[in-house]
Formats: sequence, structure tokens, C-alpha cells
Amino acid sequence: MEKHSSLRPLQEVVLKTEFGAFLAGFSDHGLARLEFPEKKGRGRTAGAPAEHQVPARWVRATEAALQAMLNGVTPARLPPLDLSRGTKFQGRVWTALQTIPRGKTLTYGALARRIRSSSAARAVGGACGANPIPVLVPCHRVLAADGRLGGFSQGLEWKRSLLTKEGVRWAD
DNA sequence: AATCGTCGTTCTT
DNA sequence: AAGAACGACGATT
Repeated sequence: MEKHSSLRPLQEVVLKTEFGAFLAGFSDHGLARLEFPEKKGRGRTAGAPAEHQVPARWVRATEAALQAMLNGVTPARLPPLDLSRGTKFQGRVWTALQTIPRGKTLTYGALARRIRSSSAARAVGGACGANPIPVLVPCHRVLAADGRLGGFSQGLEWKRSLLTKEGVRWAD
């Protein structure tokens, strides 16, 4: 068995969507990272040299799931997710995030309580920001306690867009 | 609106 | 190996 796949580089695959080209990073265990489209123009033309080393169904599942999520629809199924690359605490947060259903939200504080770290709301925010698979691991469903959006590492526009498509309303 | 408590992570010694 | 600094926070004043 591999001693620690953490250092091994991920196999990168470009995912073209109607919202731009995302970059998926796969480990031996599944999807480990998802990068958003580059800001201006400059699409991802990457040669994806190692694409053939990634199971085709993982790629297909990722594409389909991403496509669904970007349209506010719950994916029928997800590719295997490899969330093993974070700290223990981050792992708990990322796991908890996956239990928030479409159309629902939690506050950072509520999420903290859910993982039994009731006073760690702020740290939870940090872990959300470190979420390696945004969108599929729905960190956009976490709002601030005052009903406002809170932050989003990929830019608040994405958070607004995703939540709107999921029918969620928030405070300005 | 300003301040302070809290806690995991990251940067500095 | 500590300690300081830093946030996608929250409660208080």
C-alpha cells in the first residue's frame, strides 16, 4: 500500500462546462480537487496528459455532477471524493457539509455545533474556505448568523449564483 | 460600528 | 517548538 498519497501530484482533467472550464484533480481514491475557471478569457486548454489514467466513469460522473450542481440540481450521483488531504478538523467540516441538502442552509455556528465544536464557528469558516472540492462539497450552503452571505473563496458571485439556482434567499 | 472572545491554521521566530 | 498573527464567525455593547 502507498505510504501516503498526499504528496503525489493529482491527475488533472479539464472539465468544460457552460460556465467555463474547470480543472479536476484526481488521486487514486477519487476526486480530490476542483478548480474554478480562470477569471478573464484565458480558458483551460491544458493538454490533460494523464487523463487516460483516470477511470473514465470518474470523469463522467464528475462532469455530470458539476453540470447538475451548476444548474441548481442535485446530482444523481457523485464520483468518489477524496477528502483525505486535510486536517482532522477540516475533514469533519467537509463531511458535515455534504449533509446539507439542496435548498437548505446552515450558519457557520450551526455547522460548528453539528461537529461538536460549538465555539469554533470562525475556524469552521476557515475550513470551508479550504474546501478542496467547492460546489460538489456544498460549502456555498453555509451562511453567516445574521442571514447574510458570509464569504466564498471563489468569489461571492458564484455563491450568489448557486444559492439563487437552489432557491435560497439571504439577507443583504 | 466597534470590540472582544474563540479556535484551527499558517507564518514567524 | 513555541508564539504571534490571521480569518468565509458570533455575541455584546
